[in-house]
Amino acid sequence: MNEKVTIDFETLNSDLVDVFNNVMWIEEAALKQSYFSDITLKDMHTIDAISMYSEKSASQVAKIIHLTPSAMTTAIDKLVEKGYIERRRSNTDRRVVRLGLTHKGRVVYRAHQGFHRDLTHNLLRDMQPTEIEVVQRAIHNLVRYLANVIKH
Amino acid sequence: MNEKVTIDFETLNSDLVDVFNNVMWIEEAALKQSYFSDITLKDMHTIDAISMYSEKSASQVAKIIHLTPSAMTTAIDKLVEKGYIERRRSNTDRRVVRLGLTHKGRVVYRAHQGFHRDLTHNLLRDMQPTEIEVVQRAIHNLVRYLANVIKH
DNA sequence: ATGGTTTATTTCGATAGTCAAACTAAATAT
DNA sequence: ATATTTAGTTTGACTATCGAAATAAACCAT
Repeated sequence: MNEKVTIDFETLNSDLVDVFNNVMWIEEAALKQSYFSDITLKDMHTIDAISMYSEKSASQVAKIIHLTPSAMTTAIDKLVEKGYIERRRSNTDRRVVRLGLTHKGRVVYRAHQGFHRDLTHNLLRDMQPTEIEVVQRAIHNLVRYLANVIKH
Repeated sequence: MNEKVTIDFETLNSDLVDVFNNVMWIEEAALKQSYFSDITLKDMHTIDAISMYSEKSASQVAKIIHLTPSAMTTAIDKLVEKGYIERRRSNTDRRVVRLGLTHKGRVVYRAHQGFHRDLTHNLLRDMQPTEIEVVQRAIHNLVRYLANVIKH
């Protein structure tokens, strides 16, 4: 005898809306309560885009987080002043600014990664290996769909 | 013989991060290209919080979208001026402002719901009923986890 | 009923984030 | 050499947000 399977699109939809509407805010609030209360979630995303070992240029980072170059400049100024990131002029092309995380920057970066890992762990709570595979497939569907939306 | 099931936590995690980082921005960009280019995503969330049949007060809406009362007032001003929402003073308590969507407001509200429905449909692309049930469970895990984080 | 307190919203002043346009400096092409 | 392109910065205007003070209505205890 089969278990009854309830498919409730509306519930799932509203759960999903709920997650999207709340994640950002929770992330922001968590940050404010933490040891790193001097940066906003947007700052965090800048740090995240620079990431650990990359040495990306200012304009590359700007593109990733969808900021204009001018806004990027002031965002960098602020994070440099607070000691999270470093500006290094490239040796090979002295127009470009290479960005790197300071020690402090690497610490928040890892903390933030921890937050996301918690999210993933909780998404998978009480799931069997085969079920985990299903969830992975679903999320990856979403990634591809969004990637598709981006290129018109 | 079993299919090999690959469990790759890191891939799922980075997919999830990808989704969170991009959804908001895509939503914002979609709005800007649409017929309703005169409102931002935050405005959209205000409209969403007011929603169809509720008649919520200004402070209730402020709480939902995590805005201070003063910021709420100016947000409402703007949306009233643009013709998306209406201010109605309550009859039973003349201090409270009841908010409602205008016709135009209801139109964007439905369009926005459509966006979220597309997201949900794409999350579930090519899923069997039993698999859909798994995805529902996973997302609901996340909702509960986030709800839990909110209350400390 | 009246005075004091609480509640809901608004107004005001200050601050921060954003963009577009103009600008500087460096690299590349003609 | 000179012009063009590219990377980043500066500037000025605009918008969103907050906190504090103001307003106004409702509630409550006498």
